[in-house]
Amino acid sequence: MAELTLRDRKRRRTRRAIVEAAVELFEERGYDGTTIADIAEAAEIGSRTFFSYFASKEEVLWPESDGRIVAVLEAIATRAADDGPADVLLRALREANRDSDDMVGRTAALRMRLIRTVPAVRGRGLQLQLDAQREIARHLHAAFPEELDEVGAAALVGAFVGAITGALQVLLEEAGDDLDTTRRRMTEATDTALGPWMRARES
Amino acid sequence: MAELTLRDRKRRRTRRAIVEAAVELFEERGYDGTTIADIAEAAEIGSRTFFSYFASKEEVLWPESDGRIVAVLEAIATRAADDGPADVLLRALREANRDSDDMVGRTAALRMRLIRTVPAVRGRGLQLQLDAQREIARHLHAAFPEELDEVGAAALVGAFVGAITGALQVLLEEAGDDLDTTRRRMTEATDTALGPWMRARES
DNA sequence: TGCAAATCTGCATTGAGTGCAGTTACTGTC
DNA sequence: GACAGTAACTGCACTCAATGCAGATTTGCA
Repeated sequence: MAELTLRDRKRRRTRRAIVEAAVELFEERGYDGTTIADIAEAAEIGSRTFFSYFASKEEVLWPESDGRIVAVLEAIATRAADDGPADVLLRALREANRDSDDMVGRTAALRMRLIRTVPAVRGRGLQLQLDAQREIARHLHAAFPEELDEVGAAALVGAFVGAITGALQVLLEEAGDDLDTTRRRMTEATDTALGPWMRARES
Repeated sequence: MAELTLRDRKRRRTRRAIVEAAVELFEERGYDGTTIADIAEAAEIGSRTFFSYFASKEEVLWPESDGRIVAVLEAIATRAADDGPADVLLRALREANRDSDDMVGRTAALRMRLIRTVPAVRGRGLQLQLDAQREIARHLHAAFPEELDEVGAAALVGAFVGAITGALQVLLEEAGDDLDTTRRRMTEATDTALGPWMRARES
């Protein structure tokens, strides 16, 4: 059992208070219309203290550092014996996408909207994506040492993620209301785009 | 002929002076070690004037807005009759890559390095990339209306660019400072990344 | 209880970016 | 060539994110 110390519990509570205050204010006044001082005041801490919890204003939108990447790494680790790299990746990303909370919840929806509209937030989001890609590529290479060198693995992962991101970009532009429809169209589009990788597998 | 007015010529000269001063200083003291005031002083303008030429500090690293994208769009427009979407993209990206100035010249090399090391610069770069992708996807969809819907086109372009970017990320990690080496590696990376599509084409 | 470490906080500072207002330089016209 | 209109330049004051520092407070643990 964890048996958290008082210090840690307090810190955790403060952290959540900051995130909640920030989300609240961002929705109410917009990202740029909200200052660190506003957030600090709402969370009942000193302005300076904010920066001992989050390194920057954007950071508060990604309160849990890791997220979906662990699911993908797990899928790579527990792959079936006759799976090729593309198969593993495909299933992993599909699953991570299906049951991830990334589309659900207020913070997630807000984050999505801000990524589209605020440059600083988008920059941070893309950087996190790239980091995740590199990590996945590393594990994929480790899982298939003969079939994929490091560069090949990175290219493969990049192609998959790029296809999804590209599709998402257009889909989100159309303000897709229905989640299921969006998901289906995404699958359709990525299947077409990634056809060569899949066909290579079948042969 | 253009027959530029004096005003325009002067403005152009100042613009170039700013870029040159900035590049010089970035190389000498690093990006974060250089302030707008430093750049302005070196370019012999007032600090405030900098912002009437570039909207932000990053912007100075992309002095010509468009760049390589036109080449890609042209390749799409002048495609052969029996080319499929992937063929067109493949040729377009490789050509754009081969004879683009993006790897040559001091500014380009500096930009590459700063994209890797400075978050703000990377953010801006990625945003430009996404914008370019969307534009290319639009044209690709227009060129192949039945084979690709908008989402499919975006996914395909995303997959191509993602593959290249992913491969490049690993290759550039090894801190290749030499321009020729970098260029060779870039070709290498794109070949690896786009291999599956080429193989699919051959069959 | 009392000491050490972690945490919180205010204060001062730097630097990007913006709005405004006054001045200067250029353009086209009579 | 003088003139009026407009574009560009500049300094000033301001806001806000982010960082360093130092002193106060709280917590962990012997």
